[in-house]
Amino acid sequence: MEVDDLPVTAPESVEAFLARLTQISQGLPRRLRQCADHIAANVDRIAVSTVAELATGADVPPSALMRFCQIMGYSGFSEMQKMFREAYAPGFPDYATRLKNLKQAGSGTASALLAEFVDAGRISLESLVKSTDEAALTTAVELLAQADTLHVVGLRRAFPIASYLAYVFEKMAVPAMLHDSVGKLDHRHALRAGDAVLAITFAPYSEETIALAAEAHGRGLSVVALTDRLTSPLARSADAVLTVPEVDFGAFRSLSATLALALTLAVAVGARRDETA
Amino acid sequence: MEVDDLPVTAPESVEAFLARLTQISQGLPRRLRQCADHIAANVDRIAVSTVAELATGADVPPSALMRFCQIMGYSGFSEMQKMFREAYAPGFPDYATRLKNLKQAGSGTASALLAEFVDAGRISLESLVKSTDEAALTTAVELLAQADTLHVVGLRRAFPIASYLAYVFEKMAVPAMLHDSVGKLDHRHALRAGDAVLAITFAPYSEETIALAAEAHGRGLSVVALTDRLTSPLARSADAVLTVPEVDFGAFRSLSATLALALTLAVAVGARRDETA
DNA sequence: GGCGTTTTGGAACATTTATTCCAAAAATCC
DNA sequence: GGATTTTTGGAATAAATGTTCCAAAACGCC
Repeated sequence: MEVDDLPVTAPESVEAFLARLTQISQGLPRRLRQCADHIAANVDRIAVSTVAELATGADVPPSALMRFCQIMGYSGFSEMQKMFREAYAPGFPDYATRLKNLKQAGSGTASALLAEFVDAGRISLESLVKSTDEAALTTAVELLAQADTLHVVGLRRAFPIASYLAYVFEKMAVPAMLHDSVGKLDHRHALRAGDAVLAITFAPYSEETIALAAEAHGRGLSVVALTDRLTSPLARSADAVLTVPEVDFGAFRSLSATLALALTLAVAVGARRDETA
Repeated sequence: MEVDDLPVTAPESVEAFLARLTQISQGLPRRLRQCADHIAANVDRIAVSTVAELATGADVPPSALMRFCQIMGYSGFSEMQKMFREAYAPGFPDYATRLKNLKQAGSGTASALLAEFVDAGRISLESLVKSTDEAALTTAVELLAQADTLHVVGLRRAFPIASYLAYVFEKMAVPAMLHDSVGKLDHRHALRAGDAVLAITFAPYSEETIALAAEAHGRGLSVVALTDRLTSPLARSADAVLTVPEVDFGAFRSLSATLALALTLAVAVGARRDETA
């Protein structure tokens, strides 16, 4: 069989790959057919396998598999694998590019800026949907629903979230207290047995929030953390950690995803409390 | 840092991995912390990345990443990657599929709620771009950029927006004052000639906000309104009216679009002030 | 500010993995 | 059944990737 039977361009998507696979699969000699079959049955493992592994699985020598890749239109296995690795790529973590876009837009009109922020928000929301830890979310709802008074704490950039949560809890008649640092007052003595803390902070993490969470944790209260990464210092003292993959531009974080998650939490807690009341 | 701080057994599941990650992540030196953060934020890419790629992403040399793997309890990167490759479930489905799955999780569950809020947010963002009055936005930026001190007022559900604006203005060194009603104090005497008011309110409109806007307007200050409809009572005393078509889900609005518009306004004003300074 | 300790970067090295090539085997055709 | 073409396997080679190690820098502690 000639490698260049057709004017070949390498498939650039999983769909195109599959299409070409079915197109060529009849009329293939024995060993190559074995490759095709095994690959077809294990498309989702291509990204994480080596030539040797796939070849063994297909019960052919590595060289046969190489030939197969070439027949598919790629220069070799590496090129083919690259396509699969990129195809499963998550939507956004192209941090650098986005930042550049925003900077360029910053010098433009307000409308251009708006478009950027809207886009950042949309991407954050999509990525939130893809990455939410459902188990952690359920645990968090459960913990907060069982508690007496909820203590919501979040300062600086997290304060808008905290204040919205306080507002929503109030609307739903869930006893909640918003901890701010007005007058540098410290409200930690307000924590009582049976209460729970909902702490929100993002890098650079604010001391006060972490301290309050730690205090509560030390005293045996439930602590739910809403933060940006699992490695956040908040994770230390939390019984449930919810992370939000927000696209972050220094001070200019869109907060869309964070708000959506916070709101979900609040409403779910409210509903859960009604059920069990 | 010693590699064998603890009697280490290499995590054999993604959960165990994440648990250990949070356990060790504080008290890590700078480079290793960078590794931890980047890894935590890209867990789903470990299976399909090389040491070099991950190291570049974390902005550390490859050797630092190797050390990180060892601290996590593995003999090296290969062993760690092996675990992820075995656990590899072919990437999350795309956004649309995942969203559908979440919704089907059953109404009432937190996941289903999340899907709804995300959806509401996305729709709001989309319609924001379509419906924004560019002229009004430009005027608003102009007015706020020329003013001395900015007075940001927004209560109840608008308060999160107002507080975030105050935060962003502060970060950009734009003189701004957040009007809350702590202690029922009224700050209207803080308004001085040359200042401008940025008032935010949604139905049901809050008296205080409208009153402050009216007062400012009466005294000849510029007033920018961020509200839900052109017929809002705020419109009467405003020199520029920005409206946000936010979609509600249940009784609560996601605020995504409102935040995006607010952020745009703030950043545009900050940039404009720098230019003309 | 010197001294021991920890952390870091990168070059050298080792290992794994991909790829090529060609002679042997099988298939096809006359 | 022999000549010609296609297919195959594996050994040899090339490329890439992972890993170690050590000197230099940074840090923390008297």
